[in-house]
Amino acid sequence: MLEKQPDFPWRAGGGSLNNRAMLLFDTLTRTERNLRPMDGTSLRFYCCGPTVYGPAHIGNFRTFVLQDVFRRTLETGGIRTLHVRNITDVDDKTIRDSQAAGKTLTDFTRGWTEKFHADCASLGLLAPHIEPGAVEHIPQQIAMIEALVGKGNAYASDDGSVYFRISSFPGYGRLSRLDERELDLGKTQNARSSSDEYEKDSLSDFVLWKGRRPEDGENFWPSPWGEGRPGWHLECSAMIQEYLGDSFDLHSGGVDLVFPHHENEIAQSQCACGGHFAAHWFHITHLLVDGGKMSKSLGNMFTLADLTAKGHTAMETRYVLIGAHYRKPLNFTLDSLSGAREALAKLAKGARQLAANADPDAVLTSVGFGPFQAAWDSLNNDLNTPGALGGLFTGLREAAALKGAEASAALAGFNRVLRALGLTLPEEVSPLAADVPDAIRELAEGRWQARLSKNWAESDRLRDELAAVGWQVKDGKEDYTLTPI
RNA sequence: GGCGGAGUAGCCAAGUGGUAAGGCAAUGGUUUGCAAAACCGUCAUUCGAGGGUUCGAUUCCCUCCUCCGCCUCCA
Repeated sequence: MLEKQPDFPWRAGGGSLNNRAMLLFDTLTRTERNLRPMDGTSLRFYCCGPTVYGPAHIGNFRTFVLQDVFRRTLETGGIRTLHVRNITDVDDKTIRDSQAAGKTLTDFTRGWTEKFHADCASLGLLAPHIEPGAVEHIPQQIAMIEALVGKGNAYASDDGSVYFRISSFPGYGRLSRLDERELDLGKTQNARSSSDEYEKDSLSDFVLWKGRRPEDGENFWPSPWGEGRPGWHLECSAMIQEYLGDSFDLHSGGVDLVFPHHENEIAQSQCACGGHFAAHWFHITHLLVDGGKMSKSLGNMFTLADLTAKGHTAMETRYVLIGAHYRKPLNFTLDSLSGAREALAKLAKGARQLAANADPDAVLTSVGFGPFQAAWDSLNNDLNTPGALGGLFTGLREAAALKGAEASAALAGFNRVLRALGLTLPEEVSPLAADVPDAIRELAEGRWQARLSKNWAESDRLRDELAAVGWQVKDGKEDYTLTPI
């Protein structure tokens, strides 16, 4: 929490959009704290990215979407960001599944990375400024392990693996409150579970470098401890060191990463690099599906492609994902997805009405949020996205009476909040647009003519026929529109 | 078992020590040849259950019930 507010020269002239800093809950201190760039220039943050061994599911995307809203809110408020999100392209699962697919690890992970990027684009996620991959940063990882070994925080075992010695780092467990969790870390010298395939001094010590094993196939790299591959926790620490240094503003991920992943990152990075590592921890809670855990066996593990196949757009999915506060479980249902379509249409309509009342010349010069101030405040108050959505609807109701410059200012505020939420609204369906098939157009035109001549039977028949092939007709006074169902 | 989180109308979901945002669905009316769409309305005396503190609690405290996450390289 910096006392002095840095001067942000890139802010819109004439006033600050953001008259108070963004307040965000911090997992480590369990308090809401103001966010200010520690270097006074840009807010630098790291997000744990996907492991690219299959399509990401909507639970993964809840995290990425919320991180995107976080970044957009900062930027809308005039704060520059530096967003780093990694790609985990080497681990047990990527190796196992690439072999099953008969592909090289590189080819395999590249395919899933491309799929991930496509999904991100559909969901309106801003690309991170830097997106490092684990494999291309193995030298940095080896260097960090060497530093840890040199300082006595890590040790090599007989099989060529290297482990972090938890007992060497007194701060271990602060993030996840290990001391309150009855875990006897570091004193199980002989207790070694059968699944513990590598040799380590303490059951709780975690691996930094994994010695080469036959099932790794071609996937190994040389190191001072022999051939092998990096451990998962270390990948992130090394890439953070490379791009953000010893100390940076914020680290984010899903709640499941608090322990052990983020706990281990802290231990590795603070021991190897000094510095305080992340100043703020931002964790997003899991989503539930139909009130329970998402799982393949229950058939409720949805990917974006699954939802698209059911006729839902990515933007509708995004709307649902930001429909609950990030620290509460979100109960995802297909019904709520259908509701999102109506809600987005309602926002789009409100925006069109506001634009119709606005003075176009005033839009460019207006600053602030007008009737949408409450929505903006919600976003800056611990990223309350559902509160912001509610504020959009109530703001629209207030703004309906505005004309000219006032409507313009309101529209600008609306658009700022919308941009922060990362929502794009559906275009009004053009009645006889080019993408309406000729056959459909003929049916609709035939119905309209029948209707004009009061041939209700024929008109209704054609209406049913259109509905059967997926088109809904909406009649106006002098014309009609078509909407794909 | 330990730690953390959640239970708010049919569904999704904000919020507050002072009497419950918003969206979807539903429903009444206007309109319509009938629908749809559109427009104007209605829709939680109540916030898992029971105690306690308080002038007053859904909001604070205690107990209980239910659900979820982590404690195994899952966002």
